[in-house]
Amino acid sequence: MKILPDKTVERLSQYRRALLICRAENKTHIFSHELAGLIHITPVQVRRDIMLIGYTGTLRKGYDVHELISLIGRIIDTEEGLRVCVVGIGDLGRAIIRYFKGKRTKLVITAAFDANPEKVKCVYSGVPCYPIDQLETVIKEQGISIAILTVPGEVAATVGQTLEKAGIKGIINYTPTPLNVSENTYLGGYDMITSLEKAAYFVKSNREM
Amino acid sequence: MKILPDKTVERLSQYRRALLICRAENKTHIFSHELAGLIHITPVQVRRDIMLIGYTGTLRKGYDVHELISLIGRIIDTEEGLRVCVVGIGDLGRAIIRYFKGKRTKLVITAAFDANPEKVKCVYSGVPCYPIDQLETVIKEQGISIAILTVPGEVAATVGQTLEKAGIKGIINYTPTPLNVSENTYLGGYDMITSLEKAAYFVKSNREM
DNA sequence: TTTGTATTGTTAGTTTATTAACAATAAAAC
DNA sequence: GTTTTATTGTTAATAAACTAACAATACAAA
Repeated sequence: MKILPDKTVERLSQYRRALLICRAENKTHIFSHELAGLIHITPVQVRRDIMLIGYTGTLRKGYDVHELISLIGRIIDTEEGLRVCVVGIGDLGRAIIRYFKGKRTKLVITAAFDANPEKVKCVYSGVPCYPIDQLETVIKEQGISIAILTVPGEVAATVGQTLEKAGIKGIINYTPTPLNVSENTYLGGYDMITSLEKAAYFVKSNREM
Repeated sequence: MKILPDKTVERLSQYRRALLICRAENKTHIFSHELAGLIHITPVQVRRDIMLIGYTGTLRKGYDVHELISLIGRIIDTEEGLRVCVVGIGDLGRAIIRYFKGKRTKLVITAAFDANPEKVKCVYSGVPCYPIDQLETVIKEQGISIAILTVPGEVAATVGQTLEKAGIKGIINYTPTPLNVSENTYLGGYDMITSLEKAAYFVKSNREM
């Protein structure tokens, strides 16, 4: 299949979550406008996304919940699953590990890293923490392909480089430091300060009108 | 000034952060390609954004760092500042509070809320925690206009409604539950599960090529 | 059976965001 | 003093994302 648009992939993830809830409620079929309502977008967008993944529902009956869940799984997940690590065990790193605990079976956090020797001894929500200088070894040994970066901004750039050297294929950067990675490494991320300032700007602008 | 594009606002926040570092290093002027390099975008985009905010640099000398910082401030910040609260004191809520501690003077987290009576007694990084049923009172009393939502997904929708009723003007939703708010309330947010699944999809796609 | 209705799938249009192109010009080089 | 160069500001072109429009059709109602 051709590569899907960025935003469509995001929504597929959301569709699946909503569909899993539907399935738990023994709902077997769902209309585009129902699914749209669950995540507050338009029915057209749902239909268009579903068209892009090549699925087709039945007229006047909607989409088969089971089939759609399993198709999205085949698109997003890999057969054997992917391993993920968290680099930097501050409040945020811990929050993420706990949050994911048992949530997604095809994406498992199998290792954490920190520079602080105190933390290295610990196991966080079942995830063992290794010293950061073993990054490369552990990543290669365990075949980890995605890293979640929650280290302090000052060291983010260097750690990012190490991660690439270790063969990581995707980095999610939660530090305020912009990273640059090579062509074939996926780079995602989120900056909480920027997002708050953005909110402030639009709140301010709304107020002035 | 006309309302700025979404993405431009985001970048302005990033420009300012980069510029503050430049100022700390006693750099007085900066070229578009230098600023672009710092956050890994193109010089054209920098120039275009700066054009949109109506600033103009000097040819062959670049932009005045001080002036640009202060202009971005006048655009994003409000004179008197805005107050922010964090709703839900789990690992993530604590992480956010600590993270912002003293970072931005014009945006201050002044209150936290939680349902757990144990947490209500506490002060987190200088921010007092109130019981969640005092949401409306405290928000109005303190004139809080932005809320950061880190409660469990199951209660997100109800808390969101209460926030609007309390007069909140912007919500940043860190729960996986989609929120719907009225027209004139700003809604931002981020979903860590979706972003990880998205990373997985692109890592997978890259590998297949 | 025929007509009407609800819903999908898809194409065309619109908006938003990014990138390319280039005129204008101040400073530097000669 | 003239030419070259580096850099800005802006317009035009392209790409990505979203929205509207509507043909096709299965089912329900008459």
